[in-house]
Amino acid sequence: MSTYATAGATRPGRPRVIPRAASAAAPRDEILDVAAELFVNRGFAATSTRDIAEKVGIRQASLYYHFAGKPGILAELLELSVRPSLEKVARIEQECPADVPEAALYLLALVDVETLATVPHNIGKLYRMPDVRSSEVFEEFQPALQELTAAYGRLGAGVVSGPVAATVGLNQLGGLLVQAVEVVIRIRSGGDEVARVHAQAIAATCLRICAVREERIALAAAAAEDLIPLLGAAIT
Amino acid sequence: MSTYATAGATRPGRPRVIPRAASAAAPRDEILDVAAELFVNRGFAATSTRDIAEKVGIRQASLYYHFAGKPGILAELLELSVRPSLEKVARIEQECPADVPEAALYLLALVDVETLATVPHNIGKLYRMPDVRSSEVFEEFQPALQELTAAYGRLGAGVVSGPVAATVGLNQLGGLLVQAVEVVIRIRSGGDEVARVHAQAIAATCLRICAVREERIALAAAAAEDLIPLLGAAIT
DNA sequence: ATTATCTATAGATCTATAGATAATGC
DNA sequence: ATTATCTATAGATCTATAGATAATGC
Repeated sequence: MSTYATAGATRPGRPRVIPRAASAAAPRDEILDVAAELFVNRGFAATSTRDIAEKVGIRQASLYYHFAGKPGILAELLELSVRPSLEKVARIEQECPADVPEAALYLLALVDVETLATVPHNIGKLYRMPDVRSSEVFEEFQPALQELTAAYGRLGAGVVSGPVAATVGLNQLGGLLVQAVEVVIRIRSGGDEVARVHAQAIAATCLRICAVREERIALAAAAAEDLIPLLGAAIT
Repeated sequence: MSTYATAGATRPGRPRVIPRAASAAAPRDEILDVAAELFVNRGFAATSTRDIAEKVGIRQASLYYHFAGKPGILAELLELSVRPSLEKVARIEQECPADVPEAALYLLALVDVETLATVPHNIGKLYRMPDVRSSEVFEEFQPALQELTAAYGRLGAGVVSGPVAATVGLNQLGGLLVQAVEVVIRIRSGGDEVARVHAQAIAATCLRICAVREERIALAAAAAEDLIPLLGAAIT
């Protein structure tokens, strides 16, 4: 039994000047969480490395042991907001039954809503912030975003019907679908919990954007539900 | 006939190191325009006074002759985005025919859409930027915003019908209506011109939010059209 | 005389590195 | 020995002021 009740779990490394809480996560994750909150609520450029360190309870210089400065932290946060969805794309395409191709798009939307809904501090908002968009980090993040957009475009193209196919290009379709899914960000901004029905409504919206008929949407929804366990992700 | 073809209109004051274009607006307005563009596209905190000065074609220090630094410029831009609407509120309330109170809200929405649609570089976006929202300047700007919200709430309360009146409070109603009008900002972001029909659709939306019936909306629209000339503002 | 700029610069951040230090782990 | 922190600080901005200067206007 330690004399110091609030001392953190004992770990290697010089102790902090302000001791860690016993409950604290790994230092890297503490930093990511605090940075996410500050970037989203005060802005990326408006947040200094000192602001982040102070809120974590470490010295400004100590950040650099874990990250390559503010850009490094931003890069990781952006990654966090797409990696879980991207990682599941391949399996979704593999496992989707050939007779209900609509299920793949429906499921991708479901998974992606889940990602954006559970990511800390609604960091999807970062995409819309001009200081983030004009950063070098965001440029390096483009390929990941484009990979996700391309997946939406591909799955969308597989189910899109006549009138829409004629009007919108494949790349443009991906953009529309990504956009549709990003309403989650607004729902979270409004302070609402993102519920199951939201996710389902958004996924159905994606199919409607592709002019899929309502009976097919119902089929896709049912098929997608069956596939969820295969992804090993608990969907809310 | 001057030797220097591109020399600006001849004015008092030491000439700029980079001469002004003959067509240039007043220095104050040049600065506001450039700052608006940079604040919206790169972010407020991410834009330095040097960035602004450079783009205007003057020295960084020269900004301070016209403005109290970045905060001063931001304050002026925010003002610009509400003052024209605010100035017209009183006259709208005066001139609105007593038998069609719906026309007042319709007209306010029309006027406010016009303001946000014509303001330079879509500066309505500033409202959503976290670095702006958490600035002192934005705090000082709250009263103006609240005055506008209150006007919406007042005019809305004058026409709202049973079911809605029971559910939403007066202040909340103002917020809903302001929010509805701010879709203009998104329309402009999407690259679309804000057309007459947009303004009319938004104004009608405001009445629908108050549960005004469709026949009354048509009446209000007609009455509002008649009042436009009294405001001395050319509405697009 | 007034106006609108300029140059120069002090002082306040802010970022990022070097090197020391205090833990644990073997 | 390794890990995670610390202290100290150099160098790069960035803001904002003081004072000089080059126009116009009377």
